[in-house]
Amino acid sequence: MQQLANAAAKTNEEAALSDRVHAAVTELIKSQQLHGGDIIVESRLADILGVSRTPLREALQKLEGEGLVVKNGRSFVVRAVGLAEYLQSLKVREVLEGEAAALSAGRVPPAAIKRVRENIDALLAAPVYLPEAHWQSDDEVHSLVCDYAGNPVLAEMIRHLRMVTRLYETLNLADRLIPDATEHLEIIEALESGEAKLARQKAQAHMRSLYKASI
Amino acid sequence: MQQLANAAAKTNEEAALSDRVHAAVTELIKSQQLHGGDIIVESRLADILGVSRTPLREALQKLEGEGLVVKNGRSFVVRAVGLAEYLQSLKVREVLEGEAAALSAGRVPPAAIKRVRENIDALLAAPVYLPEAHWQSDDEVHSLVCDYAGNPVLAEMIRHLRMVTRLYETLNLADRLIPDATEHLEIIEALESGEAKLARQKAQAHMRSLYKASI
DNA sequence: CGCATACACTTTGCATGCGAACAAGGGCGG
DNA sequence: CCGCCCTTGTTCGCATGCAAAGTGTATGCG
Repeated sequence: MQQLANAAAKTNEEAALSDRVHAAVTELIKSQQLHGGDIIVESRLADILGVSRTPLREALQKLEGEGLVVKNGRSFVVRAVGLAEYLQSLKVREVLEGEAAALSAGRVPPAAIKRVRENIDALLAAPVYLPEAHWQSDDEVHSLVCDYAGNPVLAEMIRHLRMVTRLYETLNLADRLIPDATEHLEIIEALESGEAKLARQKAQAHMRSLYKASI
Repeated sequence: MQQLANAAAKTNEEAALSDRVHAAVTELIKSQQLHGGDIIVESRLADILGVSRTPLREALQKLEGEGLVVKNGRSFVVRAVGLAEYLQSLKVREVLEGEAAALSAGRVPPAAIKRVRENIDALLAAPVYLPEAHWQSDDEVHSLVCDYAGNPVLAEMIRHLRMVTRLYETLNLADRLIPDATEHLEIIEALESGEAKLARQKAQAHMRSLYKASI
C-alpha cells in the first residue's frame, strides 16, 4: 500500500486539496494500483492519501460523474470495464476517430508530426519494453488526430472513450507494440498528406485492428 | 425562488439525500430555473433545498464530473453552452446518431414505433404548444434510435450530447415543432423499413436541419 | 447440533464548526 | 479630489463528530 502514498505525493502542487485528491485517485486508477471492481473504503483511502474523508468523498463524487467509479449499494467501487463494453467503445471510436482524422487531415503542423514520429521511432528502438512509453506515444498520436479537427466537443468525446478503453485491463499491451506503431505511422502519414478520405480509412483500420486483436 | 423548493420537493423518494439533491439540481438546470452562467451560492441553494451544504456539495461535484456545472475560481457556475459548442455538438451527433440509426434499422419493435408515432401525431394535433411535450417526443424518437442499436456505449454518448445541446438556451423551440415532427416521422419510417443506409441518411439530415436553423 | 437473536464493530451519510480566501466599503493620507 | 489600505462581512474548504445502516460473530435456545 505504500506505493499509493507515493502516487499521491506526486500530485503535491499548490491547489485545492479536493482537486489534488481527485487527480491522485484518477492516477491510481489509470495506473491500475486500484483495479476495476475494487471497493473503495473511504477512511482507509483517505488515510493513505493523508486527507480527511470530506475531500476524498468529493473527489469520488466527481469521479462518479466522470464514470471512473460507480456506487454499488452504499460504497464506491472502481469501474470495471468488461470485454463487451470495451468492444462497443472501440466501435464508437472507429466512427469518431475516423471523422476526426478526416477533419484533421492537412491541418496538423509539421513540427508536431515530426515530434510524434520521432517518439514512435524511439519506442521501436528502445532496448526494453516500457508500457508507460507505449501509452504516451499512443496518447500523442490520438491527440494529434483529435486536437486539430477543429471540434473540441469531438475531441472531448474521444478522450473520454480512450479513457474507458484504457480501463479494460485484460489487454496485453506488449503484443500491440509493433501493430500500434505501424498503424500509427500510417495514420500520421495520411494526416500529413492532407487526404481526408485516406486519413479516415487509416484511423478506422487502426480501430478495427484493435478490435480483432481483442476478440 | 419558491419554485426551486417545489422542484426539490418533486424528488422526495426514499433515497440518499445526496442523490436526491443531485436529481433536484439536474432538474433545476434542465428546466432552466438555473440558467447557464448562474453562479451557485452553496449555502443559499442548500437552504432552498432544505439540506446542509455537505450533500449539496457532493451533488455539485458529481454534476461537475458530468459537465453540467463547472468551477469558476472558487465557486460553481452552471455551465453555459454557446453557439459554437452547440454547433460542434450537432456535428458529432450527426455522425453518432447516423451510425445509431443505421444500426437500429429493422430492429425496433413495431409496438414502440407505433407508440412514438401516435405521440407525434398528438403533438401536432394539440391545440396549444407545450414545450414539455415537444421535449418528450424528441426524447422518445432519439431514444428509439439509440436504444436498439445494440451498443450501450454509443447510446450513452448520444444521451450526453443531447443533454449538452439542450443546455443551449437561445434556441426557439416552437419554430422547430413542424420540422422536428416531419423529420422524426421520416426517421421512424426508415427505421421501420429496415434500410440502414436510409435510416442513417434521415438521421443525419435531421441534424443538419437543426444545424442550419441555428446559424 | 442447528438456527435464531443480540451484540459489537465497521463503514457510510450528514451536519456543524472553524479557519482562510475573497469582495466590498469606508476611512485616512496624499 | 483621488487613491490606497484597512476593516468587515460573506463564502468556501476542510476536519471532525455523531447517528444510522450494514455485517459478522458469538451465544443461547430449541
